[in-house]
Order: sequence, then C-alpha cells, then structure tokens
Amino acid sequence: MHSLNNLIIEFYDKLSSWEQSVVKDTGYSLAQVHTIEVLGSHGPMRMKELADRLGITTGTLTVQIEKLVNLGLVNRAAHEDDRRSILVGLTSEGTKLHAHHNRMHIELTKDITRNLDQHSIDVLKTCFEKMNREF
Amino acid sequence: MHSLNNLIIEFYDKLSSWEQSVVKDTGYSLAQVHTIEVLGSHGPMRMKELADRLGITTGTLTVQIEKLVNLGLVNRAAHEDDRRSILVGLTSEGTKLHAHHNRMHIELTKDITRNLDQHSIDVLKTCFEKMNREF
DNA sequence: GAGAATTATTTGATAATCAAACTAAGATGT
DNA sequence: ACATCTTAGTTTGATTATCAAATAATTCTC
Repeated sequence: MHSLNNLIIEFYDKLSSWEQSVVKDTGYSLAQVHTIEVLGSHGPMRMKELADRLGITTGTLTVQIEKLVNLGLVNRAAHEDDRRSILVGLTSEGTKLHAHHNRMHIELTKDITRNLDQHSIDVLKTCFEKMNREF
Repeated sequence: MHSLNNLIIEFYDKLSSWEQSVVKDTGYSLAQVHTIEVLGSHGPMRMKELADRLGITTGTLTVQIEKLVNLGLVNRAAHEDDRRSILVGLTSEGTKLHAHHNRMHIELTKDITRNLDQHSIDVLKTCFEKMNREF
C-alpha cells in the first residue's frame, strides 16, 4: 500500500510539473489555463459551479473571468431560468486554446504509456475508473 | 487513448481537490504543506533544489522558508562542502506534520483502491512505475 | 407575501509570485 | 595564481491570486 501511495504521489507531482511547464509556454497563468480546461471539457456553466470546480471563491473568480473576457477567451451569457446567474463559456478563441492544450495532454498520455501492453492499459483504465468513483 | 487521457485528468483533478481540502484543515497554506511534503519525503536539501522541485524561484522560496522557520517547522543548517549553500530540513514539529499528512495520503490510497483485486493492484503499480519513468 | 437562502460582484487586506539587482563563494581556463 | 565566469541565496519592487465580508439582486420556502 505504501509503495502504491508513493507511486501515486510521484505521478501527481510529475504531472504537476509537466502542466506548469506547458502552461508557461502559452503565456497565460496556471489559473487561467485551468479555467479554460474546465470550461472546455464540461461546457458553459455558472460562476458558482465553476468556482467550486476550481476550488476558489466566487469573488476570486469574478476578477479572473473579467480578465479572460478582456483577453477574448471567455464570454458571459444570461442564464435562462435564473436571473441571478450568468453562464460563462469559451469563445472560439478560447476553444482553440483548449483544443491545443488538450492535444498536448493526449500527446503526454501517449508518451508515458509507450511501454505498456494492451492488457495493462485495459487494467489501468478500469483501475482509474474505479478509483475516480471512490473519491 | 482519449478515454485514458480523460481518466488521468479526472484522477488528477480529484486528487487536487482532496489535497486542497485536507490542507485547509491544517491551517497552513497549500504552498507551505507542499514544501513540508517535499522535505519530508526527500530529506534536507539546498534551496535551489527545493525551489526546482516546487517549481518556484529561489527568491520566492527564501520568503517561504523564512515563514516556515518562524513557525518552527523548518530549520536551516550550513552546507558542509559549499559555503554558498544552506540545507533546509524539517524540525521535529515539521516531521510530525509531515507524518500526519502522509497518513492521510495512505488512508486515501487505501480508500480509493478498496474495490481493486490483487492482480489489478499489481498491474497498476507496474503501470505507475513505467509511466513515472517516462516523464 | 415575509423571511431565509442563493448568486454574483465589489472592496480591502494579505499572501504568493516573479524578474532583476546584489552579495558571496565556487569553478574554470590560461 | 588570478581574472573571469558561473552558481547559490537574498533582497527589493511590482504584479497577481486569493480570501472574507459586505452588498445587491433574485429565488426559494413556508
């Protein structure tokens, strides 16, 4: 159990470093790219939901989104059913950035699984599915 | 490949959230606990090496370490061979905090692997070993 | 419909971060 | 040896990220 724990921590740390270096190349901040990632993979959502997913307060998010809107990556739209809320989503420019970032992720996944046979990959997927469910 | 990529990202995000909530309970900041984690698992090291591992500049680290020293979690010692360098390491108080945090990590690992049989765990370990090597 | 809860923004304060300048010490090349 | 180049850590000044609390608008509940 200890060894698996250490492997997970090492994996997490290396993924963190990778993300940091990839983000640095874009010229945007880590927080900004993370916001783009969440909006890109889950679609438009309300401020509250986005803040929860990012683990920050809505106050912090308000100023973040303001900047991303000014950068032309994100837009705000009225929420149909709830006039207190707004829906934030990606502009076409934001979508392009997300697609690029996602391609990098897929490249990385391809690279690090280079030496895994098909059976291992199948087991690995199942393990991730089960682990993700238990959080 | 796409599905594995998404599973990895989901795993990473959930681990992030978990870490954030666990750290919040300690009363220390994420950056502080991360520093303690690195020092705890790798032992005392020089500022430069620590900064590299944390992905921050030495300038940032200097003020971080100053705070951790004042909190009694970290100490500085002279480097034997290189008088430009100092070795930063955990105090007994810092070691205690690291041990506690590590126990939480092990608990988590135990929890999320609850539904995995022995064969899957063995494969999973091998996969992590191979993937960690490829970063 | 009155009171409670939720959503987003604003504000004021603090913490984290970087780049660049600086000091001290080691490494290198001739 | 010694001048130069590199490396390690600190300091400084500016920027960015963050939170908690106050506020305003809207929705929910009873």
